[in-house]
This record gives sequence, C-alpha cells and structure tokens, in this order.
Amino acid sequence: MTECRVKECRVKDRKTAILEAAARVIAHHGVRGLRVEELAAEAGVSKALVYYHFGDRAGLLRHTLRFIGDRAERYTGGGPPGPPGTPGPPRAPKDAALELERRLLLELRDTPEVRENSTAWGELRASAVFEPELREELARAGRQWVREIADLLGRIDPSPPDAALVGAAERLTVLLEGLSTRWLIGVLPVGHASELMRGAIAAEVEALRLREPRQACAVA
Amino acid sequence: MTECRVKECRVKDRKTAILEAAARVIAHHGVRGLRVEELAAEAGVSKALVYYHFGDRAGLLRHTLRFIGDRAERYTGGGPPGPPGTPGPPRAPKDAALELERRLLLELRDTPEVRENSTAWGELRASAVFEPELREELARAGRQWVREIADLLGRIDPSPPDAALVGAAERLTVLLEGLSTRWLIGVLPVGHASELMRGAIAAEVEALRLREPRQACAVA
DNA sequence: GTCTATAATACGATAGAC
DNA sequence: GTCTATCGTATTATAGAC
Repeated sequence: MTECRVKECRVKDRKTAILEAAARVIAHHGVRGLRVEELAAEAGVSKALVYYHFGDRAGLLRHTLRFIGDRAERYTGGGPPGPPGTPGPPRAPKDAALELERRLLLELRDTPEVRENSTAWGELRASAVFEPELREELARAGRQWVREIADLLGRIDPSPPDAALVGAAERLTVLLEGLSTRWLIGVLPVGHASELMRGAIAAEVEALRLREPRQACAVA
Repeated sequence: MTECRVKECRVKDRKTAILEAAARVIAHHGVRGLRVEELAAEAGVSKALVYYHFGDRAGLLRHTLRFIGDRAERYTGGGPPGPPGTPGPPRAPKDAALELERRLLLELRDTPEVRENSTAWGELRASAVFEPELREELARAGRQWVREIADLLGRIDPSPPDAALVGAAERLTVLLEGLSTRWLIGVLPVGHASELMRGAIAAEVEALRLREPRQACAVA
C-alpha cells in the first residue's frame, strides 16, 4: 500500500497524504474551517477519495486525531502522544529531572512543526466536547502521556506513592495543554509559557519531596 | 431599552435574549454548531434581528464572549471573568486560603449553570486561535482573573514578590482551564479534577513559602 | 483506488415592509 | 426595532465511469 522504498521516502500513499493534509488544514483553519474540498486540494487528490477512505467528515477527524498522536509519539522520541510536539535531540537520557523538563518544554517551542501539531491537536481536543467519538483516543493518549511523566517523576524521587506521582503528572500535562492553548491563541508569549511550566515542575517536584515532612529539615 | 421593572425581571430586551440564547446554543452545539437560524429560534426572534444587532456572525461571537464573562463576574460573587463559573455562597471572606480554594473550585461543579458557562467559554476560547478579534477580550478576562487569584495568594502569604504571586496565579488559572476542558470532554470526572486542583493549590502555596529557604526550618 | 460531475441542501447575509 | 421572504453560494455527500 505504501511506495516508500527509496531513501527519501517521498512517495507516500494517498491515504497518508490526506491525513497529513488534514493536520495542516486543521492547524491553519481549525476543525470548523476544514472543508473537504480544500483538504483534497491540499492533499492533491479528489474530494471523492476522501470519502472513499474515511467514510465521512467525522471519520476523517477520528483518523486525523490518531494520526497526529502517532506522529508526535515518533517526534518526541518517546512513548506518548499528548498535546503533541516535535523533533528534539535524539534522546539523551541524562538526569531524569532534565529529561522531564526537556519532554514538557518540547511542546512549547515556536517552530512550524510544533505549531502545526499542537494547533491541530488542540482543535481536535476542543471538538471532542461535542464529538464523543473522539474521546476514547484522547483519553488513551492522555493516559499514556501521564504515565510517562509520572515515571520520570518517579526516577527523580522514588519515595512517593504512585498515586502522588500520577497526580503530579496529571497536573503538569493538563497545565501544558492550557499553556499551549494560550500561547497558540496569542495571549501568552511562548517564553513566558515555558517559564511558567518550569515553575510548575519545580513546585510539583518540591511538593513530592515534602511528602515526608520529618525528612524535610533533617539535613538542615 | 430594558423592561426589567417587575420583581421577577422576566421581561428582557431581545438583544439580551439573543446573547443568552447564544451562550446556550454554543454550550450545546459548540461555536462550530452555532447556526444563526437555530439561535434566532432559541431566542424567539427572527434571524434578521440577530444581524441587526450584531452585524455578522463574528460580531455575535465577540459580544457573546463578553456577555459570558460579565455573567460569570456576577456569579462568582467577585471581580473576574475567566473560565467562568456560577453562583456560590454570597461571599463570606473567611480565611484567604479557603476563599482561594472556593474561588477556583467554583468552576468545577457539575451544575447546569457551570456547565453552560464553562462549555461556552471554552468553545469561544478555542475559537480564538482562528478568530483574532476574540483575543483582546480573552486577554482582558485572563488578566483580571489572574490578578484576583494573585491577591488571594498574597493574603495567604504576603512575603513573596508580586511576580511570584502572579506566576503562581497564572499557573493555577491555566490549570483550571485545562481541567475544566478535560472534564467537559468527559475524560476526567469532576471530582478528580477538583482533587487535582486542590493538589496544585497546595503545591503552589508551599512553593511560595519555600522561597526563603532559611525561614523554612526555623520553626522546626 | 481514483476520478469527474452532480445532487441536495444548509447557511450566511440582505431587501424591504411595517 | 422587528419581521417575512429570498438570494447566492459554499459544502457535504453520492453516482457512476475508468
């Protein structure tokens, strides 16, 4: 089904081309602005082919959500989709704390790839309020993303119970989504968003450390 | 222009009726699903009247955003719009910490009013990524909301510099938006969202306290 | 699998009377 | 300020050939 045999991998099957175009169009005009005709033109195929492959508009959105999630999974160099992001250093697992910060800040860089992935993901997430068929995929991606962040937190400080790690991870990932949204809206400069993210990481890590208060002042 | 002279205040001018209907319709079908015809029917007026009062669809959205913000301002019993919420105890300023928690959790209650306001606000916020004319109002509301939370944080602990209070407030309000979104999507039970919010408040308050590390263990 | 052509209609916006 | 009637077109989706 795919013709990808040459080094450059330029020849894609049209189904994939449609999904890539969908991500691009959604990032530029939103889910509401997604016209099947425009999408087809962008992908270089006919309108009818879109319906052939995805049934209807809703099916297209569902597949696009999954596609974006999978793409981010490869891009972040790790497990999760989530509010997807983009390339980054080929994964050098130095200190867990640094890796955690790297992972979370990966989604807050003003590059075309991050913008496109994050904008499209944010749009689809917002649509999910009214399109229940998107929820399962969102929930799945969210869980995976939380799990990964929780594991990184656990590598920084293994003492807290898993529930506490997961709670912190949930807060950090949800905050990231919120920051990303504000950034993309244009009411929050991306640098400020990163700074806030760093602050939250620090606060959460500190809070995890303070779970055993006796220990807190022992060193002092 | 308004006929509101009887105790029940039931007779509203049609412009207001349109805005209320807009909030309702957006909460039920999203900005994407807002059809001017349906809105008019919901408000009990003609389609043409909507255009007369608001010019076009975009103008309608702009005014609706402001309307929802103002309504939340009254509802929360305080200053801010923001990810708007609803009624609550007629504002008993007990302890600042409790007031802070009350304010933030006000937006995470599963009542028809909160759902409607939050859903509509979330939709309009998401739309703002592609409709720049909504940004100014969103930024204004966001600043006001942050200011209020920062002030409450300052009442809990006056020692940190204002920038630190504002940073914490920004994180808390952005997190609230994210939690609200996830709740409304249906991937996060409202009780769990509240729990996460409380955890974040605790972490931020603690982090503010630890800004002067020498002080931290003095009491111990 | 992929295309062209077209059906069917939903939707935003306006004209003009009252 | 408010209505009814209508216009023009943008969009989704399908039919049917290749």
